[in-house]
Order: sequence, then structure tokens, then C-alpha cells
Amino acid sequence: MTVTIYDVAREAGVSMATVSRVVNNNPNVKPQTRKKVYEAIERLGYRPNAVARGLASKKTTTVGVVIPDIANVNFAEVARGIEDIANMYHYNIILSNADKRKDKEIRVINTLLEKQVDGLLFMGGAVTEEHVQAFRTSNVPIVLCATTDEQGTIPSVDIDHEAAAYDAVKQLIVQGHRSIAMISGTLQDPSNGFARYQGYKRALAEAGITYEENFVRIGNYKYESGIEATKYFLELEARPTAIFAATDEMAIGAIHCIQDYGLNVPADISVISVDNSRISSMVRPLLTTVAQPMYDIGAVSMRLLTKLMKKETVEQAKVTLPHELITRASVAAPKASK
Amino acid sequence: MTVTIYDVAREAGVSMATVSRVVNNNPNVKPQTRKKVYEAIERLGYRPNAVARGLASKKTTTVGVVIPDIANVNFAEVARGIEDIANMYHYNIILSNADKRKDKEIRVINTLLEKQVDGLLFMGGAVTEEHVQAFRTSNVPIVLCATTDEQGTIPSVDIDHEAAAYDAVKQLIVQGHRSIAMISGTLQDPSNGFARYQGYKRALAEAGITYEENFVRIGNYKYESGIEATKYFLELEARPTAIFAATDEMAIGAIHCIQDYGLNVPADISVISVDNSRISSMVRPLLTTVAQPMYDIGAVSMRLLTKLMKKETVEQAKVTLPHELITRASVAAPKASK
DNA sequence: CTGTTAGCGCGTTCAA
DNA sequence: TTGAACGCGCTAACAG
Repeated sequence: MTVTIYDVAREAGVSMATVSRVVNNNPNVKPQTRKKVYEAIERLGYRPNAVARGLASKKTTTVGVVIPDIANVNFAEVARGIEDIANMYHYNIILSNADKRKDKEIRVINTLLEKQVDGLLFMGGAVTEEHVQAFRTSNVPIVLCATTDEQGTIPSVDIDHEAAAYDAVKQLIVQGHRSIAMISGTLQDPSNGFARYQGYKRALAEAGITYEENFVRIGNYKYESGIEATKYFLELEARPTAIFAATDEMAIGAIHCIQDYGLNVPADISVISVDNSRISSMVRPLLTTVAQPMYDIGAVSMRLLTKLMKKETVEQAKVTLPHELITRASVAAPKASK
Repeated sequence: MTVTIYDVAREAGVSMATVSRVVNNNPNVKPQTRKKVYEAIERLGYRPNAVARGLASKKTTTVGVVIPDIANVNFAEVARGIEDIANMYHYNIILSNADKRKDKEIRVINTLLEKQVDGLLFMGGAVTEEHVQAFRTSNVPIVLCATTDEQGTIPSVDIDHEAAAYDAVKQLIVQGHRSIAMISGTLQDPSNGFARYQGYKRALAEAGITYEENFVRIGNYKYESGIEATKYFLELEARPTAIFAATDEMAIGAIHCIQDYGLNVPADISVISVDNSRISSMVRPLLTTVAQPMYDIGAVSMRLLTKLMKKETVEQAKVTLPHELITRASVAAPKASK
């Protein structure tokens, strides 16, 4: 049924070693023989079996990707960056959703390792000791993608979430705002959650603004939770003049909520966030936000992984990509403070 | 370095065949021996090599997924459906972007087949003779996902794009609209493009509305192209009273464009589309749209594929999932016609 | 430049 | 209930 390298060898009148050579572009083959082999391959419709090759060579040219949720636009963007570079270096990717759930993450890591991936790209929630343990059971290179471990011992590619949040809030402060609320992600999430919250606090502290419990609500990154949080703020006797949302979606929720209350963005309340996903340009007013280069995070981490897999020496095992404030139309100076 | 089944056998004092049996849950093993083997596995930290297993068993428990672009929310949603079900049946997925480009699609199909996937899920542009040819070079089951082939010979899961578009336009007509414009995708695209265009025309024809060239613009599914098309419509001496967009994004572009002209949606112009992606609820007014169950398309097609891979008999090899009109706030009756 | 020979790690008969 | 032996399809020395 299936035609093997052996059939090709017979058909071409050479040994299987020779066929293997031409298939793998080994230069040590006489052009004429090469031609004969190619013809035999063509005639028989031979297709190399990558599994057999993987067993013999101990390389599968596939990398495992652990992702929280491919249906999330940000991660999907990262995934695209990963796949593009993987493709460029002739790797395939096995993608597994783990929803930032530790048990699922560990399980997935193990099956990926069973499949003998040549490398692992990990995007997830916190990187715990258990994770590190799981990584250690194998010696395929790992790179953390859009996350970091506490000790910073594992190669990683991410942005500085704390600084990004800081920059966003700082922008509000520069415009003259002093009463700034935040819609945060869960503080359990080290990057999107906790770090951004820290950036918010640092910016306030630096400006001598006292932190207020009432001005921080925890959302779940989604649109609806942005609305919920904003409702809360609007019902406060002393409303904030600006809102910093940890994600674009929550920011847009905030904008719509404010508008639904008959108020104007940014005249009455300014809104800023971090992400710069496509939807930040799909809202009125256009959303001012700090850009997170998701595609690049994916691309750079995959590139880093290829180097690691080829055992090339890498100078920087922990790369922090730059973020950038994208000024659009959702931020303005507060109304004349009374 | 790596511990093999053989090491476990020695450690447990049994043969490798026995180890293989316990690892694969073969019942023909004395509980006591099973225990010994498990202990040895634990002690040595043995992890089965899926590549070797794949070579020996001719099954890899991985399926290939050809997708246009994982960064596209709709496809990402499908992918999530696929992965969830795949995971449920203990399959892994190799994901490859092909951007609806035939050459890339064919190339990707081939490398996936080289990797000995147990099945293939194909999402792409048109399914040409060349595609069918490529599929035939192997006998792993294929299912088309969110696409169909002309002859309908390959198993597939999709919605009826023509009918979905028809229903959307019909809704406009029922509300009293007679001058309805369409922002279409490229007519080269059989499902999202051509079929929806056909549905639009059928609804018009059925209502005795004459088709107007000026009322159809071709977009690229994206927000900006929705804006562009709508600008064109608004500059017409005889503006349409309603716009049907082939995708949510273009519809939102239309809404914003209309609003930027100082007009009101739906009072001045109604907007409807097909998709019901998350963003359709992230706009003011809320977008009325025909829901396309992307997640389900992925889930159902993967489920179908598992049946095919197990050589179970399937009654329905061509399934059409239902679509549904989601009435929100972007459609209203036209202003009193003069 | 080409062929021979071993494995790669595991599933799977077939006997025992 | 267990073990011995073979083979899956290919790469990688090693000879020649």
C-alpha cells in the first residue's frame, strides 16, 4: 500500500541510503543518480514518513505550543507570530489550549513531551515550581511566551507589563487627572493582572495621589466586566475623571457604559488601556492605548526557540519587547477642576 | 539518557511486551505484575515515546488542521471548537495557516500527510481539483470545515451561507426597506463571498426589487473596508436605507461611517450582517446579525473526523449547521418613504 | 560517490 | 498470563 524508501531504492536501482541522501539534499550524490532517484520518487508517488524519520533522527521538526485560549484575540495574534516563524524554519506546531489552569497545563506539557517535540513554547498563567519540574523531566528547550517565571531562570519573551500600565496611567496624570480609577484583571495573574495593577499604583504614588480602594475593580478582561466596573465608578459620589482599563475590551466596555449614562468620552471621563488590539480602532472615540506587540512576542519567542533547538548560543535569554503609547481620541484633560 | 520501555522491563523484572501491555491498559496482565511495572515506571520516570509508538502502530493520534488565519476571530473560534473535541478524544492538533492561498494549502496538506496525521481538517478557500488530488494521495479521512467542495463528495461541516445572507436581507425587506446595499467579500470566495452575494440577490429578486450595481461594493471582510464601502453609498445621490454587510466587522465599519456623517443608525440607515462574533455586542447600537456557530462548526467537524478515523459509519457526511437571526438594535423600519 | 549494517522505541503476533 | 522475535520506515555511521 504505502510506498517506502525501500521501494524507491529498488525502482531507481540504488540503495536506500542513496535515496535518503537525495531526499535530505545531501550534496554527496552524483547528479545523474539524483535524477534517477527523483524520477523513481515521482513515478511511485513516494512521500517520506516523518514519523520514521523522527524515530531514527530523534528530531520531529515540530514544537509544542501551550496557549491559554486560542479564541482570545491576543493569544491568537501571538500564535500567528509563532506559526509564521515556525513555518519559516520548517517547523510545525502542535497547539494545545490549557485555559491557564495548572493541572491542564502540566498534563499538556507531558503529552507534548511524549510526542517528542523539539521545543516547547509556553504561554500560561503563573509558572510554578510544578511547571519547572515538568520542564525538567525533559531536556528540550523551553521558552516562555508572554509570561515570565519569578526567578527569571527560563528563557522568555514578554513586555514589561508593569511599565506599560505605568505609562498609561502616567499619560492620564500628565493630562491633569488626579482621580483615576482602574479596571484590573485578577491579581492572581502575574502579568496581565498583578503587574499592571502595580504599574497603576506606582504611577499614582509617584504623582502623590493617594490610592483609593473604591477606584479599583477587578474584571475578567472581557467587555461586560468593563461595563460592570464602570457602572460602579459612575455611581460613586465622587466619580473618577479617568479610567485605566487593563485590556482594550474592558476599556471599550467602559466607554460604552459612560456613553450609556449620557456622558461623553473624553470630555467627561477619559479612558485608556493596554493592548492595542484591532478593536481599539473599532470604537468611537478611537481608543488611546499602550500597544503590546503580540505578534512580535510570538515571532521573537519562536525565533529564540529555534536558536535554542539548534544549540546556538543566545546572548539574551530574557527579552523584553518595547511597548508604546498610541494616542488616539479617548483621553483629554479633565474638565476645569473646581 | 532517555529511559525506554526496555529499561522499565529490566527494572520490573518482566519483558518489554508486558510493560507495553500495562502502558496500553491491556487487561491481560496480572494485577501484581501491573503494580510492579507501574512502580518501575514511577521510579525511572519513564515516559512513552509517541513517535516510536506511532511508527509501530501506524497511528499518531494527531490530526492536521489547515486554517486560513488563526488570528482571524472567526477561525480562531472554530479552532477552539476543534481542539476541545480533539482533546476530548485524546488527539492533538497540528495547526497550519495557509491564508487561503492554494499553493500554500497544497504544500501544507502534504507536510501534514508526511507527518502521518490520522486525519485532516481543512478550512480554506475554494476546494479545487488540485486539492482533491492532494487528498487522494493518502487515505486518511478528511473533513472540510467551514467550506464545501463543489461536487459535495468530501465530508464537510458548514452553514448555508446563501440562506444566511438571504435571511438577513429578508429581515430588512420585512421591515419595509427597498433600497438595500451590500458590502460583500470577494466573489472569488465561495462561501463567505459568493454565496452571501447570491443570497442577497435572491432576497431582492423575490421581493421584486431590482438589483443595482451601485449598491454593491466588494470589501475585504475588515472594518476599514466597511467604512470605505459605506462612504461610497453615502455619497450616492440616492442613498440606500439599509446596508447588509457580509461580516460583522464591515458592518461595524458601516455603522461608524454612518455616524461619522452625522446620521443615525438605525433611524436613518439600518445595518445588518452575518457572523455574530463577540464584537457585534461591542458597538452602539448593538448589531443585528445572523449568527454563525463557529465554535460548533469546529466541534462538529472534529467529532465527525473522529468517527471517520475510527471507521465508524456516518449517516451524514455533509452537515449543515443552522444559522439564526439575532435581533438587536441596528435595524429599524425606514423613515416614512416619500 | 555509494552500499551495508545497525539501531531508533515500541506494538504485535505467536508460542509457551 | 507472559516472553521472544520481528518489523514499522528511516537515519547514520562505517566501509569501500
